[in-house]
Amino acid sequence: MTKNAVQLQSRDIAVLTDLRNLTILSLDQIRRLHWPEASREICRKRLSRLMNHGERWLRNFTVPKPEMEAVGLQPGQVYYLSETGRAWFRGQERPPGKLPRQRQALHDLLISEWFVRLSELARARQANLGWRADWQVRFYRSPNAERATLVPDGLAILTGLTPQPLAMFLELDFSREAHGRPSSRIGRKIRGYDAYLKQWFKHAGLDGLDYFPAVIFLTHGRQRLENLAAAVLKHRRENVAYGLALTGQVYQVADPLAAPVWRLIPAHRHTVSEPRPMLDSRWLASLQANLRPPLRLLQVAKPPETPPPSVQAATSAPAPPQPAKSPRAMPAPVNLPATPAPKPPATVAPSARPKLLCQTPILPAEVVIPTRRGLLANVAHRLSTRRAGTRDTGCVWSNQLLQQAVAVGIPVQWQPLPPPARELFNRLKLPPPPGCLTLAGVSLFTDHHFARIESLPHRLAAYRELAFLWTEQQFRPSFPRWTMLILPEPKQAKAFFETAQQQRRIINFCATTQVEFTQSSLPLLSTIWRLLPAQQTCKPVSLEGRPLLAWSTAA
DNA sequence: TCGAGGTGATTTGATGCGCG
DNA sequence: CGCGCATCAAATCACCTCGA
Repeated sequence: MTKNAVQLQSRDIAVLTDLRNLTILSLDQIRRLHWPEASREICRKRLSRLMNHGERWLRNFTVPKPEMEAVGLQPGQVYYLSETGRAWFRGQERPPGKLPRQRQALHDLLISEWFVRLSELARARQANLGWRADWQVRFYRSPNAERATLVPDGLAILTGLTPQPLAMFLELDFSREAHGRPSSRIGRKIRGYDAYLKQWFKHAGLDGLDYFPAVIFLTHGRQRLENLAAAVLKHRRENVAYGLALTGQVYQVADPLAAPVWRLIPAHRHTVSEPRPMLDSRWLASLQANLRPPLRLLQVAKPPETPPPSVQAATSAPAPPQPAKSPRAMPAPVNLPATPAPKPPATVAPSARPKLLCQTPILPAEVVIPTRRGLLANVAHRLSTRRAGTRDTGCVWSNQLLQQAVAVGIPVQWQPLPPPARELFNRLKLPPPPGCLTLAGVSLFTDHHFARIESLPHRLAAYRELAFLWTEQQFRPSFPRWTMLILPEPKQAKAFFETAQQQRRIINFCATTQVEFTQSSLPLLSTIWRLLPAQQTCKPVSLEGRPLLAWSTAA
C-alpha cells in the first residue's frame, strides 16, 4: 500500500477540528457535516486516506450495527483523532481535546448527533453554530475543588436564528438510573446547574455569552421524560431554564428546534409546558432572567454605592423583555463579588482611596483587602520572605487593580499559580507569574517580571508551554484568557511589543508600562493598555492605548 | 501532479442454518 | 454445542475521468 503524504485541505482541518471538539463522529455524521452533497463512499475514501496515508491523522473503530440502529443512528465506522492528529493541534498551539472512550461510544455519538443536527439546521437557515466541548465548559465550584461540580456534555451557541444568540448546554441522559433522589446523577446535575448559575459569568469557557445558557436534556422513554421533568421541579433552586425532549423524537424530525417536541421549563416559572417548539418566545424570553451582570464601568467615577436598578438595565442588552424577577434571579450588582466588599480601613478616607493606593509603592498591610485571601497571602508571603523591593510591586499593583475592581463593583477572584505551573517556570529558570486574577469573568495572569530584554522570547515561549500544561492537567479555572504585563522600562516595553507583534500568539497579552501605571489615578479604566489578542498570523495589531476591560471586544 | 468524485470488484465481518 | 458453510451488507480497494 502506498503511504503518500496527505496534504491537509481546509475541509480536512475542519474534520479534524470537529473530531477534536466532539471526540468521535460516525462516517454518516462526518459526511453530513462536510460532504453534504456527496456520497458516503467519497467521504469514506477521504477519511481512509487521512487514516492510512502520510501522517495518519485519524483512527476508527466499529460500533455494532444493532446498537447504532437502536438509538437511531446510521450504522457505520466511527472516527476519532489519532495521536498524530492530537499532536497536530498541540503543534498549532491549540488544545488536542480528549481521548475517545469506546465504552461510551453511543453516548458520545448521540452528543455528536445533536451537533450535526444543529449544524444542518444552521446551514439551512443561514445561521451560525458554535460548539464548546465538555472540557471547555466544565464547572468547578471553587478554584481549589478536587473534582468538577458539573460537566455538561457540551455547549451549543446558535447565532442568527433568534434575536439573541441561543445558547444551550446539552445533557444526554443515557443511563437507566432513577431520577428521584437528590443524590441521583440527575439530581446532582440539577444542583450543579444551580451552582453554575451563581458563578457562570466568571467562567472563561462562557466568555462572550450575554446570559446563562438553557439546559437541554435529551432522554429516552416517555416515563423517563416525565420523571426528569418532576426531578427538575423538585431539585431546582435557581432560575435555570430547562428544555426536555426524547432523543428519538428530536433526532427524527426535520427541524428539531421548530418541532413541538420540547417540554419547556422557563427560568422563572415552576411549570412544565406541554410539548412545544423550542423556539417558543416566552421560554426564550425567560432566558433573559439570567443576564450577565453588567460591568457598570462607565458609572464608576462615583463611589461604589449601590446604583439604581435603571443604571444596570441601561448598560445591558437593549430592551430584553424583563421577566418577573424572583429574589434569586441574579445577584444584585452591589453584592458582586459574592462576598460583600469590605469597608476601607478607618485610617483611609474613602474618597482618597484610589489616589492613595496608586501613590503607594508598597501596599501597607492594613490596606490589603482582607477578603481576597489568596492575594493577601501572596503579598504577605512576599513581604515576609524578602525585603519589599521592586519585585513586590507586581503584587502591589495586582492589589490595586483588585481594590479598584471591588470598588467599582466588578466581580474579582484570585488564584495562585498551580504548583506544576510554577515548577514549569522554575525549570525554565524564569520567575513565575504570581497567579491568576479573574476580573469581570475574564481571567488573566498578572506578570511583572521582565528584568531583562533577552528573556522576553523565552518568557513568551514559557506561556505557550504553560497553555499546554494547563490543558493537559486540567487546571481550574480554564487557561486564563489574558496575560497582563506591567513592563518596567520603556525600552523593555518597546522590545516586548516588537517581539509579540512578530510572533504567532496563542496568548492574549495586555501590557502597559510602569510609568503609565503609576501616573494613572485609575489604571483599570485608563487608556494605558495595549491589547495584543491571540492570532494565528504575525499580522500586526494596533498598539493604541485602551482601557484594560476593552478586552471583551478585542479577542 | 494531486485531489475530488464516480463506478465496480473484492474483502471482511456478522449472522443464520444445517450437520455431526 | 461446536464447526463449517452460505449469505448479505458494509468496508475497502482499484481504476478511471476531470479540473485546478
